[in-house]
Amino acid sequence: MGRRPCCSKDGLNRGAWTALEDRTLEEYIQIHGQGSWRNLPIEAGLKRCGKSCRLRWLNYLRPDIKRGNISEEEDDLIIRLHKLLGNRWSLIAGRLPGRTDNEIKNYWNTNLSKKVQSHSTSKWTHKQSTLSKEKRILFNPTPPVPTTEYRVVRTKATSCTKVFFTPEEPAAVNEFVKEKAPESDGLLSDFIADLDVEGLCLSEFLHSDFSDLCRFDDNNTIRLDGNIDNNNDLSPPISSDNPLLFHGENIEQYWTGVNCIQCDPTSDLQSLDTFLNAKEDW
DNA sequence: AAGTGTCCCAACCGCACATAC
DNA sequence: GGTATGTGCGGTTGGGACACT
Repeated sequence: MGRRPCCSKDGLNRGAWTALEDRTLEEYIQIHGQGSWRNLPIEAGLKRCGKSCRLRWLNYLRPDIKRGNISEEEDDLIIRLHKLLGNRWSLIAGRLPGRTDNEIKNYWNTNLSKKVQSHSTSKWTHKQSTLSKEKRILFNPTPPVPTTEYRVVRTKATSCTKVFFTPEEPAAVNEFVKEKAPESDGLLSDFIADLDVEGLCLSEFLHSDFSDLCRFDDNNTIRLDGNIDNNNDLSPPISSDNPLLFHGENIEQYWTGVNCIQCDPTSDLQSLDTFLNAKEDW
């Protein structure tokens, strides 16, 4: 049985929104609030798909949308965050108040990707050479050169939060969570969010797909023993005979230590960390 | 001025996840 | 547990605006 389309396309307006449609949607949401997007166009009297209404509201009509050109600071931040998070536009947009994921995505595709591309090759070579083998394995940014057999990177944040922790949630990790993010009350999802905001080093984990690499063994130790297939001269590879082990303090070191955030003293990650820590409302 | 090419961005599309039943 | 539904996400597209010839 196939999935029912989100709405019937028959008789619906498509393309650019008119001022009247905007006003209708705006007034409806002001009165009834957002949500129930499927029913919204019917109840509001709009000949639009619910998804279309949602998109129009989130990307254009929302009152907290910031208009105008993207500043140099924002520009710089987008580049740095993209380096950390990849194409997770909603996450990046979350760091830029008033900017939407669509706007940032467009801005990246039209401006920044070209800008970054021209600098990527030389930086990549330099950075790889300054990292230890373990860090290169763990915090391996996407290489600019495509490989023939490339690991699938899950782009959705919701997927990634499920990748790292096993359902068992070993006690060592629970303790770590409670200690590092007491306000999260030990909830892993909150902790992920906190770490993502505060430290950014977890983003390096989010950049990789650990779903089939990582597991906890009987001693609450995280084992990385999958075959990491890449072309970055990482020999010998991690294997079941030669696993990379993290236990208790090791995890903390990798997540919060200087080596994680500032793997290269001259790295721009350092300045990003400083910049982010200076913002109280992240 | 007219034709053509390029850029930019709003909107669309399909997929994945969360939740309800 | 399986299915349907609602929502959110990233990738892609279409068309208007602008630049160039």
